[in-house]
Amino acid sequence: MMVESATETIRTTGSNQNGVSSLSSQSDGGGREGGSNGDANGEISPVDLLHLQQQQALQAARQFLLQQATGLSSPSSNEVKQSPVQVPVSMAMMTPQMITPQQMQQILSPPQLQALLQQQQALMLQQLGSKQLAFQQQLIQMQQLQQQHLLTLQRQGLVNLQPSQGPVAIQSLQQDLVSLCLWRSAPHEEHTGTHPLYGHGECKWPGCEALCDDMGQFIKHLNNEHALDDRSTAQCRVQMQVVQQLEIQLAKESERLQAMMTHLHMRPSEPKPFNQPLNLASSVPLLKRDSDVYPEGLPHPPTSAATPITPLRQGPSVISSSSLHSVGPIRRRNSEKYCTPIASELAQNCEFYKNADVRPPFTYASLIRHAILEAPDHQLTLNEIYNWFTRMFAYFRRNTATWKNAVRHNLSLHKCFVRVENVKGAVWTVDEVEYQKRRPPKMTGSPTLVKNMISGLGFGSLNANYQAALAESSLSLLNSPTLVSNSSAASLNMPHVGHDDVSSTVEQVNSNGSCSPGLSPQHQIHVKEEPAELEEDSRPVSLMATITPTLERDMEEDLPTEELE
DNA sequence: CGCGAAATAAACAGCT
DNA sequence: CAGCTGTTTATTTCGC
Repeated sequence: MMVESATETIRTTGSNQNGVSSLSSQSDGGGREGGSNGDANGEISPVDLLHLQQQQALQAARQFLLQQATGLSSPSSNEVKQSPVQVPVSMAMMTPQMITPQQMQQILSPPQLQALLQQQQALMLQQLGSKQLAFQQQLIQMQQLQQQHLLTLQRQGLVNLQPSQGPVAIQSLQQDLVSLCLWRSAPHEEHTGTHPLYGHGECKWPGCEALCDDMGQFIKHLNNEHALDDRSTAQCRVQMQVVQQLEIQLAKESERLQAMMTHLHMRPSEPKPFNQPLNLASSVPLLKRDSDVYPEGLPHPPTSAATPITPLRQGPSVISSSSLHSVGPIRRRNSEKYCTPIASELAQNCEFYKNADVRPPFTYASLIRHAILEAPDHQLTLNEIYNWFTRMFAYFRRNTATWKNAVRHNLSLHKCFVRVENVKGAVWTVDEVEYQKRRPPKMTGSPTLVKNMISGLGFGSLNANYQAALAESSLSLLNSPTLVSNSSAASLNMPHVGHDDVSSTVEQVNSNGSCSPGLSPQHQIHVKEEPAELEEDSRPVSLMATITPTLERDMEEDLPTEELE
């Protein structure tokens, strides 16, 4: 009941479920998950920021109007000529309608909103610093905006230049327009019978929606209702801000994509992401020119459960081939092998998996374990595990019956998952020792690899391999603001890669000590019999003890770092 | 080809 | 009674 409702919420409200503002709505079961929410930490939500910014924009616009009224009302052609178009003013006119914060949330994916949040914070700081300067620019931009609007209308032969607007340097405006058209793909609007602010019989001016039967009526309406006044300029200003933010976002994501692709090209063994069925096509024109993707390149609203979404200019930075063609019902996992550490892979591709409907190349067991260890007190209810899956992976936002069954199956089947009952119900914890026993890192277990490591690779790569295996086998708190409450829990949960010499003692302590203090008394710890479990005392796992003290020290030092990921 | 691990499906019991 | 939770069994798929 709760599960389904929570899942439904996630599915229907899509993007804003994923980690930014409305996470709280899905944190149930005693609010265990609430601790990792941004809101709880006093962070400002993107929505708040947008509100703030809009207010700021309105204020700035009013100031501008005030100044304009005292002598700047007719912009001189010089000003227009000298001012390079640095800000995409045209978008204020081209964008079909005002983007409200709510809409913004729908348009932007959670990770993008997060990025936006950061950018806005940075921007606002900048603005505070150089408000005067910025204001002057805004003033100029506003004038350009007005003039351009007029020009547009004039070209359509629909209005005449109003004398009150003063002389307009058509030529320079045209130049500006050209440059704007380079920046954005919008020149066609001029010649078509449509107007970017007019569609479906209504005015698309932000917050207007006035019905207009035809273009003529719309133009009349535009001139009457959206003339140069306080309100219109304020709205323009806000729109500019919105576009600016999107621009910054776009640039940043572009840059990231570029870096990612560059990085991937350097790995000849790995396939190029865009050769794969995965839809990264939208990122290709991005590299060429922004103008071609905008506004089509805008992130789409969250998809329904039925439609896999495309990664939003993001892709796994270390995406493996398995990740790529594991779209769909293919049920293979291979990250469990060797050197694909779930922690680092997840950390690096977290945003990707959140948005792309790609099957994560991890086993259910490793995912469950990761989810549990990510929790502040290293325990989760079943429902919370479900929520983690849906939150972290777009893939798990559909076929819920299937994977939830698999999760339950795994929880029951594997000895490493320990069900602990407390007063509030049952939670699941991870017995790290059992986990390591169940699936010993192939690196330490494989004679071939061990031999290669020792003989060939040198210490650096050995250490790298070892870290990779460690990352896989160690817990990491991905995106978790709350770190492990006690370092002892970490060390307890972190046996030295399946060292059997310590496992017994650790296990003993672990079963009692892995839960954070202050929890309600636990009972009914059911001990499972792992199928075909081997007590491999003779397994060459004591490699660690035999290599070098340095390595061991490295490992121990690395563990907490891994934790912080 | 056999084996093991994992995924998937499904039956079932207990509980709320 | 429905739905969730947890357990268990069977089957399939895949990599080695």
